[in-house]
Amino acid sequence: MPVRALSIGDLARETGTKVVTIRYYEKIGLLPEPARSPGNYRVYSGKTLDRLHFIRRCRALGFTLDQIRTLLELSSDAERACDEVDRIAAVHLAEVEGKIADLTRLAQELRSISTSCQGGGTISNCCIMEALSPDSRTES
Amino acid sequence: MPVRALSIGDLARETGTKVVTIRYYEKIGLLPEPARSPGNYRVYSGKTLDRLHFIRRCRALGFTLDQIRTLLELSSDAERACDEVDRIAAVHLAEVEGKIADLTRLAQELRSISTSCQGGGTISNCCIMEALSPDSRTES
DNA sequence: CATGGGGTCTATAGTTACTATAGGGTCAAG
DNA sequence: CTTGACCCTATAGTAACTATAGACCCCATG
Repeated sequence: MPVRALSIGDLARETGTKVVTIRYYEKIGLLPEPARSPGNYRVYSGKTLDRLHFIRRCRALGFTLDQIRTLLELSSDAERACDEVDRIAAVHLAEVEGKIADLTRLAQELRSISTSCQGGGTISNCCIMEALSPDSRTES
Repeated sequence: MPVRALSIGDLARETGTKVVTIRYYEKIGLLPEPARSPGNYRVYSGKTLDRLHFIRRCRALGFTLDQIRTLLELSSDAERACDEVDRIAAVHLAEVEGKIADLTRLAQELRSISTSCQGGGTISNCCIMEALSPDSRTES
């Protein structure tokens, strides 16, 4: 069975990635330089499609391109222990949980600021502006 | 009472901002160009200190520099209705809540991926790698 | 055969909010 | 008079793209 020949547009459509992004991934070495058609168009195989699918899935889960690069390197060595994969996932999960905690605190504070100001005033007596101005000393 | 003369380092210390960041804020027009000392050092007043305090507090709450720019413009007009301040804060809160929801979903998925893979294996049978590969068709 | 539209090519610059670096000047203390 | 802390400008780098310009390729229709 012949290998499917895919254009960059095909890859883009099938993975929901923009064409420019695919070229960007190539430039930074996440995707291999593909073969070219007579007219100098990029021609991809199903393998590259899979690789791109993997990258996009990881991105959707919030992994950085650097983490993905490492995961891809690891994935090429089937015999290697998967400790490091575990570790990368765990570190990432911890980061995500940290961000959630930060944002939750922040939303709390924003809510308390917002609800204190119920409409209709002017800037000079706006509770939000006041809340945003950190204890400005009233003397000059 | 004479206006306090502050160096850029003073501002940095009092607001927990890096010196380079203060210069950056000046370059993009968030802070005014200050007076200069005979030796060409920046000399600030307490007013600029307050302004920087405001900026940093907003940044800590996750407002973008563009939002902060708008808030600062609004704040100079004491008579203006504070509707737009309300709106900016509300939009920002909604964004933060959206991010929390996204990250929460993401953490959920990462946790379910991680716990499925309990140590010891190799890449070839690593559940995490499997979970990250989006339904790769098993035929080539 | 010409032309029009859609896809593709390269290369460069812009985005956000900074951070880092190089290479130098200023100032007060010892 | 030299040392060290502070300050100056200007440029480039960071993450992960996005946007733009100006050109080429390919296919179908008139």
